[in-house]
Amino acid sequence: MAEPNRAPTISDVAALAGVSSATVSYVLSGRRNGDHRISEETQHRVLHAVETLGYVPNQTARHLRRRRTERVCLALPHLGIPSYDLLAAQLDRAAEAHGYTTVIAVLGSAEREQRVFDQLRRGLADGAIVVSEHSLAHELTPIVQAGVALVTMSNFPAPAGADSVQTTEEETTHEAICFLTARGHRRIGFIGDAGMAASPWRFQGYRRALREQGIPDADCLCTYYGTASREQAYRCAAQMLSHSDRPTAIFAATDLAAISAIWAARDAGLRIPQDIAVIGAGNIPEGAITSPPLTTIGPLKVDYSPVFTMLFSRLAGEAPEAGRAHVIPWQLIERSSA
Amino acid sequence: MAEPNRAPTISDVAALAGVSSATVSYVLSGRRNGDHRISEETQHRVLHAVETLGYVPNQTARHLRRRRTERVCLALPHLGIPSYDLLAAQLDRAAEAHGYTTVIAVLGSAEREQRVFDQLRRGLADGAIVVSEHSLAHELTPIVQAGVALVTMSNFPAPAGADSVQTTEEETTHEAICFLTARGHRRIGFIGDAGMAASPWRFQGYRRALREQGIPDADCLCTYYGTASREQAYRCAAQMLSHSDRPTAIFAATDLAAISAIWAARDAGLRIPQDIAVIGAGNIPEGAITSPPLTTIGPLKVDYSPVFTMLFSRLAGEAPEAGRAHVIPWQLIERSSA
DNA sequence: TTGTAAGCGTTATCAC
DNA sequence: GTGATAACGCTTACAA
Repeated sequence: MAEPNRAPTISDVAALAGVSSATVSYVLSGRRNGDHRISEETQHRVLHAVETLGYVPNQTARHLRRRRTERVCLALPHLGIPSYDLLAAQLDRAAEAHGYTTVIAVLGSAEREQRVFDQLRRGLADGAIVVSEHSLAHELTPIVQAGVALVTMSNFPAPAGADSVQTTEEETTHEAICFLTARGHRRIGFIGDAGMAASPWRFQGYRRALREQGIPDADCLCTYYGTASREQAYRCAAQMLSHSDRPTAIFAATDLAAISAIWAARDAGLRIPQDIAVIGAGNIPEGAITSPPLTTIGPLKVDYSPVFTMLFSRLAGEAPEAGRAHVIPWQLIERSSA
Repeated sequence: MAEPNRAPTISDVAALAGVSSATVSYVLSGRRNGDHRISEETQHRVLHAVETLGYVPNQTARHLRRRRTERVCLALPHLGIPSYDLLAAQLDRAAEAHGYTTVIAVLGSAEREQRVFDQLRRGLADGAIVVSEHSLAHELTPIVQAGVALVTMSNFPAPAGADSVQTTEEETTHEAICFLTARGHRRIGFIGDAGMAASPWRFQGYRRALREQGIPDADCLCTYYGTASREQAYRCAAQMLSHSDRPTAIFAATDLAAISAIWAARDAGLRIPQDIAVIGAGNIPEGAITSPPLTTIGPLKVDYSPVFTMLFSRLAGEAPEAGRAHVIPWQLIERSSA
């Protein structure tokens, strides 16, 4: 007791063990190989001192000295998006395997986004995966210049020196809409995100398909926007379906919204897909248990390992100066809701 | 161009501006008050140098020197739980107001949990909110001892020196079950989390109520466990409802599971609440849009500010040595599903 | 096999 | 008003 009130440092350990701080450092970092073999006995003394003092190395000092934080950051637009939750879990595992810790930062609003980017530039982590659906090349450039290994998950171009992961979602949305028009649908609603956080490419694919089919350009009766939350999407869909000239099909920019639309339709006494066809996007597992099962677009199997490979190879300095790009193919996954 | 390849430091700025690094530091940290007034002209020179060099202060060095990271960490059992998403968003705002950055860490499995706690002990953040539903006092003690300001959100006891936020969920679950038995229900199912991540107290309240009513102790036909995912909970409920001696009411340990149960019931052609009553827990907004609206237990309005007050007052050194406790009262929120 | 000592990039305490 | 100059706690050549 009567502690000096301050956490013990490596010198305290060294003093107690009667060795130099270098020796303590060697013992603790397990430098048994190479030219630094510490005798068994010294090791014991050091370890004992560590134990009695309750010493735990100060990461900040280590990071300063080694000039790296051994952390990676996952920057997400929001929480509560199933695919990103999965991404986070997978990243955590991959990072661990590479000796990194994962932290998650929520971008949220524009200001918060700036704050997160600022942190990143100032050394919050050695590398980052930034998920976003608006153009960020400009904001991200300083981060790359600060030497942070960066991978963006976005169909917008990545800043120079960063890798990028893209999807074919624009094309696949187009395909999904054509699937609907081929079945005679002419009034096709679109439910997207108010902030377009998840939907710009999907909206574009939707519009392009309609235009190509000569269908009046996304008239306002057909296109509604809600936010990413289930409640809002539900209300959105319910309102859309209550109109006298309601659409015969709905394309929702996220599966969450599509599922909400299914409920709204069921609650309105509409049959799916006879009265209203629904297609979602993202291919989340939950789509398999809706009634009817959700037709959607998305990656067939969700495996983000190529993303991690990019990140960690870049962290290892094995990445080309110029950014690489990886494309995750999406496809129409036909179940019964359309 | 021809950059020295390494990020500019404060000395580079000082050199370019023809001042000392101390001056740069003063200018940058805006020490206009007290005894450190820097002349307008010097300020301009410094700022200009900062600009041309693209200097950004190294946080790690700052943290080492100031002996704090100016970060708080939110440790969550999983992602994808609506209430925690909200907690995260609120914390982010509160932290910003106090000059802290927020990082989120996912506890997940036992090993990952240990790794996160280790990081915390080694200085990942100055303070942390740890959300968990198993007993952690033992694992958290070293973190407190390392000087981290800690608030646990758990009905299990917090380690000495940490604050704790609890709920009345055990009692309120008890109340919910009594609500059901008062309406004549004798076969009441329970859908909980496989890992009991969210449900030990709720399960306990459920059991206690049954026992008190002299209802045969949670026989296995009535009690099923799934994980926190909607799909699993759906299957769980569907299976429970397919039995010939199916329950007449279901208490789900989370609203997510309760909502899945509602679907499962509807898909099975059962009327709610006539054929099967459903009560959830958590009071997530989505419960308002189910058909029928979900009867649930939970906090009436979700405002975590008392939690943040505890955290930041502790960070400011204004907290009592001994831990404080805050109780969030839960109540039965009667809608139409039971 | 172990010790010495020079940093890593800041901030803060003194002087001047 | 501004500048030297110690720390902060650790890692790692290089010596011994």
